[in-house]
Amino acid sequence: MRTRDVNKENIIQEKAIEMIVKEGLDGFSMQKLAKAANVSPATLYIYYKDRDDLITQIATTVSHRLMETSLKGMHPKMSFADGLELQWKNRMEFFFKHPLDVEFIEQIRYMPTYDSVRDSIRQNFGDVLGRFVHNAINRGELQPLPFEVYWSIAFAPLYQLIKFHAQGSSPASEKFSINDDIVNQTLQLVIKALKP
Amino acid sequence: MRTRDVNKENIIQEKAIEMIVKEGLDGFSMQKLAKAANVSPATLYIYYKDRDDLITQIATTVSHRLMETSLKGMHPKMSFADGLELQWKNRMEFFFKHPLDVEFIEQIRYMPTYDSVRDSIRQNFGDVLGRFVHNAINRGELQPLPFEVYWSIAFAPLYQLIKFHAQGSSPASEKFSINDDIVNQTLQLVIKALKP
DNA sequence: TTCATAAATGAATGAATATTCATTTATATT
DNA sequence: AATATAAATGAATATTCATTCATTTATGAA
Repeated sequence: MRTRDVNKENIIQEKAIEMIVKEGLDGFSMQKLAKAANVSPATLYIYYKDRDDLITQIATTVSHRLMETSLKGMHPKMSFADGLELQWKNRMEFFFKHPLDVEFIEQIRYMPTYDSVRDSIRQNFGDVLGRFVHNAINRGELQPLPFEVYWSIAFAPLYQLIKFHAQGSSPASEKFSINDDIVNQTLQLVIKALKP
Repeated sequence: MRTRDVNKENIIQEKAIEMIVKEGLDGFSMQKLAKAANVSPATLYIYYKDRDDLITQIATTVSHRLMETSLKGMHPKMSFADGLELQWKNRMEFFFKHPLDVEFIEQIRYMPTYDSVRDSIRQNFGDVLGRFVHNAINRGELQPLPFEVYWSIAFAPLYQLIKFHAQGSSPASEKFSINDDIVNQTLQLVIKALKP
């Protein structure tokens, strides 16, 4: 039998992300994607059940890549400050290497479509993070907090920084630059906030 | 001459927000909106130049309403803790009164479409907030921080809490409840982080 | 080389899309 | 009451959309 062209699959993913970041999910269509990827529209339906499945599958793939990078070098027994800093650093590294991927995720993160992606992340990576937090609390390095409070303080600021950066292209707004200083300064404030 | 039906304009806005929250910008169309608002599609083009203008205009209106509520009772000379708490409370009040409006804004907040809305907010409300922050720094109640760092710590956590709440309907995920306790606890951590 | 099979295609379908336009309707002014 | 004017309309247009299908193509196994 004829073999699947792996390269073709990658191009489809890449172009889809590019298009969605540039024009939004709104202006994204299967035919435009097919043209951009030099592929017949019908080919897309070999790889993906339908439009929705295409978006969900790509989002899941990218999210998993992001989470894997984010947890690189993490041990559940690390000190809280070290572990949080490592996660921030890892996420920033991913962001600088794959800015489009991150913008793509941020774009669909608040849509109904993303629900299943979130569940998949929780299933695959929830354990390590849960143990890390648990240990930090036991050692008195982290306040015991409801999950929502913890996450809102620990990661929402990082994502806000990333968004500032992504919005830097707006014409009338001043440009924001995310550099290591900005990120570190914010991280230190976050660690300070979470210390018991 | 025939007078414009103000009620009609409100219904159009309301239905548009409802539809976009429920189906996303993606599944939103002028014809569906016209039907939902009991109006001819052509009527929409009396009020709005085109689809994009409709979305931008409604987003601007809602954002301004949110900002006005958020600044209710604010004096630039307030203590930082009081001022920040007031803004959080005001925003939460708006959120509980108009949850759809907030979800609508969150939905388009990260799209290219929103750039002009952001600029309009800055033009109309940037001054009061700027003076408030300036005074707080002068009195030593707030660290002098780059704007990105300040905003990431001061407000990103609140918006994350709101998003958690909005996502509570996801079937496989646990439900999150935002109550006053959660919000207050987070706010106290934020104030602690920002204190010199 | 032959065969079986999944990959890949291009063209086609019907539904839905944004927008326009000639016409009608309501009202404020005269 | 008559008029002028902007609001409001419904039908129409051309375009774009997601998806399908009969057909062709490439390749691993025989």
